[in-house]
Amino acid sequence: MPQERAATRKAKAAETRAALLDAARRLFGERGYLNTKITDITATAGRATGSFYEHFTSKEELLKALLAELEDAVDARVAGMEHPREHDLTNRDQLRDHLAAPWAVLRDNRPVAIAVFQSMVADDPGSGRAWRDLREQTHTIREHLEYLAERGHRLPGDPELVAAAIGAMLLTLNYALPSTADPPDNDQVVETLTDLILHGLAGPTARPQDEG
Amino acid sequence: MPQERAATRKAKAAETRAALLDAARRLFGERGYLNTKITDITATAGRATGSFYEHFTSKEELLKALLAELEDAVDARVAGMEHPREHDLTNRDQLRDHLAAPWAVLRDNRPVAIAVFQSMVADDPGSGRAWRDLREQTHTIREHLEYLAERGHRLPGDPELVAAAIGAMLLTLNYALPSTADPPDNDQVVETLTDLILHGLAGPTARPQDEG
DNA sequence: ACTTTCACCGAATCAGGATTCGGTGAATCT
DNA sequence: AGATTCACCGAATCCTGATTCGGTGAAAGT
Repeated sequence: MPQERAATRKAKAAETRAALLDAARRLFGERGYLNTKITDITATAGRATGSFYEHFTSKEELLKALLAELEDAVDARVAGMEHPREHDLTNRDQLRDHLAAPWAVLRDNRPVAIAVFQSMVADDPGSGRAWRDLREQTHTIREHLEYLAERGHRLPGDPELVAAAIGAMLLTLNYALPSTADPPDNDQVVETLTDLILHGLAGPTARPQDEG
Repeated sequence: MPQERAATRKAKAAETRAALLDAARRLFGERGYLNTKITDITATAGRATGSFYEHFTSKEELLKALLAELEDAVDARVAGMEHPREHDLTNRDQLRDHLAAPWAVLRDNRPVAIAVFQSMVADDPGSGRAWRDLREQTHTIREHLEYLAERGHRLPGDPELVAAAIGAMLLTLNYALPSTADPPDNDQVVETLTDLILHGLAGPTARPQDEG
């Protein structure tokens, strides 16, 4: 009778698959995608090398499986806050919410984010397809900025450039911040970034600088 | 008599070495460090594979040679603008100068910057020795920020975090911007970054946001 | 109970690229 | 001129990891 409690056969397989995914997540987060060998994953999961290919056709497919999780996370987080027309990034609370969402996704799925980042960087700089993805990631930001510009708000520069700069900052910062040693509090980081992006170094009360 | 015009033997060797460096610079800039094989370099330079090792002991050493150039460039550019005590990053002109220098170095030496960036990213995320370098790169920024904080200026957050964010932005932006297709004007970029970093999205005249 | 299936095993195999090696000939030295 | 050096050549080697393969035994099917 298949499925009394969960067919032992399938159950064990699923367990193994999960163990492999867990191991991959852990190792990707610690050493990155590039520095993680298949044998590291299987060893950490407590399986033999060959078992890996019982569950994934390649290392890349494993990455895709993790990536799917990430996309779900993004969808869940970002769903419903899509319409630029209804938001104002110069409003601190709204800006913070818009930063908090992607930042949380990046942090919660750090291993995948790292893996993706590494494969992006490993590709051709600039015009690789990978960077098209970044532009898509920053697409929402850019739409917001363009909307602001349309409304007459004076941006620091070309919306695409500004969006790219902000996106690059988030992405790389996530990578550069240690996961193990004193990982700074996420809320703290979001608050800092909010203020930095909103008002810059000068701070909210600043006015144009003049002599003396 | 060695050295009538430049011993032909040495001259040719130097020429080959230069050709290899040129090729490497070019290819690193186009495809990145990781995607450039030794054979690509030698082929581009019009030499045989083995010749490479007549001039460099390894691919990594070649990178170091290029890196040395980069460091010289940094020294040349940044020399003399070292003393945080005498500068004020909330002054737009000073901030712009401080951004312009490293940005110019990154752009002028894009291939090396890219190679370095790639090897940084290829290493362990977060706590790799490579990121210590980034922190050193952003060291000056951080000193400035700390000085500002000492003087009572209210920064958006922890100086190290802010410096890391800014450094990450510069580094990745350089990587993400295409070198070939419509490379945006450097001055333009610097102006934009200056305004973005100084005043953020809100712009110079902004005041704390309140309801509609 | 008997057969079939399939997750698992771990030792080979493969592939991509860096590095090495054994010439070769022109420049340099005597 | 004759001996020696050394940049250059390109095929062969080595290394590192991903991927494949031929068992093996317990679960699932009959």
